[in-house]
Amino acid sequence: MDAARGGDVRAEEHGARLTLRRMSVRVRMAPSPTGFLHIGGVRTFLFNWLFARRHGGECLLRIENTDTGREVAEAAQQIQDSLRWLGIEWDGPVTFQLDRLERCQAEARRLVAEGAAYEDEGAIRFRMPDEGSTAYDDLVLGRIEVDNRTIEDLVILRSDGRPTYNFASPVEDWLDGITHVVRGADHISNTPKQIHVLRALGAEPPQYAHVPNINGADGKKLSKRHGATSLDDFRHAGYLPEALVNFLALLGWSFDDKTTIMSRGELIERFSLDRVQPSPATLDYQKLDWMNGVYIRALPLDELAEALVRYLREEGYDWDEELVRRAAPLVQEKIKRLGEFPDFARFLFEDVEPDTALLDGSRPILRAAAERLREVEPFRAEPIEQALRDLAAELDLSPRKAFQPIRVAVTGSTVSPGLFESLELLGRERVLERLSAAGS
RNA sequence: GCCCCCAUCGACUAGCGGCCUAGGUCACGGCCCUUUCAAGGCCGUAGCGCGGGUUCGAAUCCCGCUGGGGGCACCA
Repeated sequence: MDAARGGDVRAEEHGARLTLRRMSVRVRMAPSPTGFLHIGGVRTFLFNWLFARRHGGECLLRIENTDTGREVAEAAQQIQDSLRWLGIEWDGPVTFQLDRLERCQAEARRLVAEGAAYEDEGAIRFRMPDEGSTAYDDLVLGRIEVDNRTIEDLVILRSDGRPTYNFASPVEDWLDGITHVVRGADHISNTPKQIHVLRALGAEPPQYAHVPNINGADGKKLSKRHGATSLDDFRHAGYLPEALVNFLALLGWSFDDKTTIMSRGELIERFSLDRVQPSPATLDYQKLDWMNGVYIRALPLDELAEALVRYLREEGYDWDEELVRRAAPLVQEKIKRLGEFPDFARFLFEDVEPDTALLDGSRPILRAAAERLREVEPFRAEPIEQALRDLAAELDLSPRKAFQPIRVAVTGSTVSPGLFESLELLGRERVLERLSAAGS
């Protein structure tokens, strides 16, 4: 009965669409050109990308602009840089909503001619059915049904001739042959509108999948005050793309009850929309840190070294890159983010000013250590360790007691990489300088 | 106000009627290891929002409530 009503997408029609399912998958990522990719949006893009790759389909990148500002080009560039950094590649050229301006206008005129839309004070408004209901089967949420009386006639073309989002977006989905629209849950209420537009256009609506939003720790929408929220924030903090991808994939999706660490390839192989959680998730920075640490520790040393060099270069450090590379093994098990490197290893690159209060009463050990270290040959971690352990034993000091003052004197901190490796890297000359400075 | 969506440990989640005295990961606590910090090993604390149904049996199905989120633009 109500299946016969104008705007309905009912079960039988859905069945007809099932036969089209074998078509290859084509999805799109559709950021606004604000320049900064929000981490929630990035997660949605990731799902699109994983879904497309999983099914051997295509993933398009469409910038949803409606304005012609110059900043759009820059923002678009920045978005592409960010996605490349993450390792999410799109297929085909980047497109802009603006490119379809004339086509949208023509389609709007056509809808008016066909009676599906009408002029209203210079704008063009789409006529929504005023009885019956609209339903669709969301790939994540299941069946969603809305009473048509709650949907108002929609402006599709502004009086200045520009299409609105709810018109341009479905038109482009249609023109681009999009088979699956995977987007944020904030679009749920737009979907019935777009389905009506599409049907009036004579197009078969794609499948829809609404993925939950990401909230901050307080359960509210993620915003600046929650810390890092743009992809660039995470990049600056020193997260590895692989770790971020793994972590983000697990926000709202899971493979099974046990698997946590998954490579890009494994994610692609295993991803499916029907295992996407319908409920919103909260970003847990601590777990992200942990996971990033896992990836840092798993990195071959030369790759970690290069990652550090690249990161420090990007962040504007002018530290000796060869020394940075040599420091990589000392920090691999100590840092969770590349951004922790500077504080942790600063003593290798800059002078230190130890807190004298921490060195109270340790003059003798510092002097004795300097004496021994003057002789150690070669000045390498192992002989250094042997010499200092011998010294501690002779002074009847526990290693803990004996080494901590040396650490403070040489690294300027009570927390540092392994002491002996640090001394080696610093070099005899600077070690002796710092020991005598602190011991006098 | 109206419409829609959501609801398992603090967080991410497994669970799709009996395998659950609810499993895993992070975090947290304890112990071990130990030159600091980490890393690692072992152990542990902690959860099905509430109320009704359905059923021999409910975290799982249905209804209501409560709570949270999103939307109701000539924004996207």
